[in-house]
Amino acid sequence: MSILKVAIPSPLSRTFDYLPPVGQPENALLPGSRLSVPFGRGRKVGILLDVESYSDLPLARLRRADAILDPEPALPPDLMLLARWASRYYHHPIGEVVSAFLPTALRRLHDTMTGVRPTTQARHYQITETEHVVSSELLKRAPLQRKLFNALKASKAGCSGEQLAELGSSWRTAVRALIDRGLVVERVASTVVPREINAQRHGRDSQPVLHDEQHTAAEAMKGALGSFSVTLLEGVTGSGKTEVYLRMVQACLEQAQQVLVLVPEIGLTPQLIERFRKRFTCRIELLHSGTTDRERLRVWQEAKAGQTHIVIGTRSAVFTPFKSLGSIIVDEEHDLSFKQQDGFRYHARDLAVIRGRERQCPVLLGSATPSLESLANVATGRYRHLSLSQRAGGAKPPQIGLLDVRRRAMHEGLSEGLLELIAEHLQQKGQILLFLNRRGFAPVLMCHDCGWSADCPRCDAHMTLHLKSHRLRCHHCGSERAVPASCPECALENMVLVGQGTERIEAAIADRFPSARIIRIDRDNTRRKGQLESLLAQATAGDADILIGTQMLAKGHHFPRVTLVGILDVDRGLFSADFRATEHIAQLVVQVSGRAGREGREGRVVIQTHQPDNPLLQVLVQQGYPAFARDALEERKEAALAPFNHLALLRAEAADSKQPRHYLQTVRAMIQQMAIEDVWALGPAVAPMERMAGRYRWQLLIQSPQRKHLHQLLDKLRPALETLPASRKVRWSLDVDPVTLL
DNA sequence: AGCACGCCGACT
DNA sequence: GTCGGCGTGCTC
Repeated sequence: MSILKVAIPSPLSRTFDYLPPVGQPENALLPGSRLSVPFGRGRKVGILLDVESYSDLPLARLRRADAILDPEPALPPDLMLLARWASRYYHHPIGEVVSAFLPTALRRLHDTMTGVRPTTQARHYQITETEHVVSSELLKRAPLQRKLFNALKASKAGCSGEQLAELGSSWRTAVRALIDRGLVVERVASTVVPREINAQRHGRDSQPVLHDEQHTAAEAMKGALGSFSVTLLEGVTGSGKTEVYLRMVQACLEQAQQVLVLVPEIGLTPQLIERFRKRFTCRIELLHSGTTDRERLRVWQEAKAGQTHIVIGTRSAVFTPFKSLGSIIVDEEHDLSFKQQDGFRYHARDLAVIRGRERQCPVLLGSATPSLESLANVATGRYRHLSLSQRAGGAKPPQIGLLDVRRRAMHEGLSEGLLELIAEHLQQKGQILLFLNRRGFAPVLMCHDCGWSADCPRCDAHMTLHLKSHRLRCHHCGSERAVPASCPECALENMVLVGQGTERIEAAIADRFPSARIIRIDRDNTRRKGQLESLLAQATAGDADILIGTQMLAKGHHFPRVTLVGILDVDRGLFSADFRATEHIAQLVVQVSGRAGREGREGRVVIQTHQPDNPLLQVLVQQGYPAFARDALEERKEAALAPFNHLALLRAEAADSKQPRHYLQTVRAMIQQMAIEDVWALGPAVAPMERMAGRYRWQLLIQSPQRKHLHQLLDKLRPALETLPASRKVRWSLDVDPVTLL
């Protein structure tokens, strides 16, 4: 007797048992296959985990799966292993994990994609073997469904959409109804034709001569092919990390193996993609937030069939199936966007490492400012370390300095000293980049008479004034409202604007330097597709003297003419409650600094601060990132923080202000009762912004110096939370290795 | 999570 | 007299 263990997308950690579909040969039941299964009153797509011979339930209670949906398993064995690992490690329900592994098009029972051209994605319909005996009585009141059903029953191999279309123009609706009843399954006809990896791989681009360090690194990575290893490539901005990637990729392609490249945000690294496209003529596919479901499915299928050789993608691209994966590159490995911040909270960099181990292929982590986690792994010998310390082409590193702004006159957040430097560099025809991590015009609108301020009705936050739209907007929940003409409290018309945003800096700079050409780049003016690209093109082409932007501007772009970089609000990061804040500030400072002084010109970086004596800032500025990281790691060790302590964060939120705290106190008591050695629960603590989007938020930090012990606890805690009645009253989530405690 | 069933308040 | 609130239970 075969019992199918099936993962169903639902927040339940358990799996569900089914009887095999009728008429399936035993050997067709392969783990990783998608199944259509009855679930509750509906039907769902499940993934077959295992076939076993027992069930905890009486056989009479088991239902029968409708059909296997694909000719071969959607998730190959290596991804099934990765899914199981991730489910255990992140303590997240296996059903939701495998669902995250599938492209959205394959999570649905019938494809609702509109305008699918039959030439590329022909659909095929077949009766489910279970239901051959269905009486036509059942379909008495649906003549078209009956007609289609009988036609499908008559043909053993099923029918194509075109064939069904001849039976009635509204066949799509009818067939969808049949699918929902579990009488019919839809398959995407396999269009994949195996093709050898293209031998022609040299593009138009000539290969530059490598400097010594690059040569050493490239040779090391070529030698690493064929077995598992993790290498951290620490290279200062402009030192030519990409060229090392390209050499490894080439060697990998020469062995007829595929390559996965993970990047933080594809829109932000067009230059990396351009380098790949110029160098290789083989198939390169991109996966990012803008990729349509249909496109995603195509890339997924082609990578799985070995037709695509290089996949460059954001976070979720780590789940792409490959026929013969030969190496994985994670660019800007320290970037926070690799961590999923809701639902299944995985870290793509860490999953890439696990995947490399399973596939026995090398994983290359690249960054100018490696995460402290990766540096700690280097220190323990788990990761290999390669460094590129010189800038390619002999460009000089920028000169970085702190500008003490205490007791200095400030003009809209710009110190006189910085303004003078700007004037100087403008005169010398240099390009200037000003960096401020806050968009909008001013973050606070306040009444000068009574002190009333424009606050978000749903969050504990001020609303930011946006001049262009002339609206107040909350950056946390997105609420908007009109700007009041007079104070809602005292009715006087004496409103003042407090604080700076990119819009306001832009206005102030335009006022001070009327002839300068200014480009502002932030989320507000790059929302539409292509806007960012066109602004960046203008900036690189030199159609601008001053660039003003948020951290969007810090990543991966090359502005050859920039000679001065001003960092305006570093202080805000120094006061953050998050222990990782200084690490992030340092990474940002180094990255922004990397924009200055490439191509032979010496650059200057100026950091405005009220805390010129801050020891970490001092070390960063005087000795650079590696020294900063060494000190920061030492501090973390002494304070018993990550990566020396392993963390999990239990968050809870509810519309009722008291619930989350009470709930977490209950959980804390449960944890103490479980009495696992070396595991501590800290809190519950109120979230730094208690109320967000109308919900009150609290959190409980669980930590242990031993990863194993933390997992022992979570293994017990997760099922307990799922059955705890109080869990229903709050929205809770468990975050293993949280990347921010905010 | 969805989605049922089930028992108490304001309305056609 | 009903429509509908969300409390509790279940999904193989």
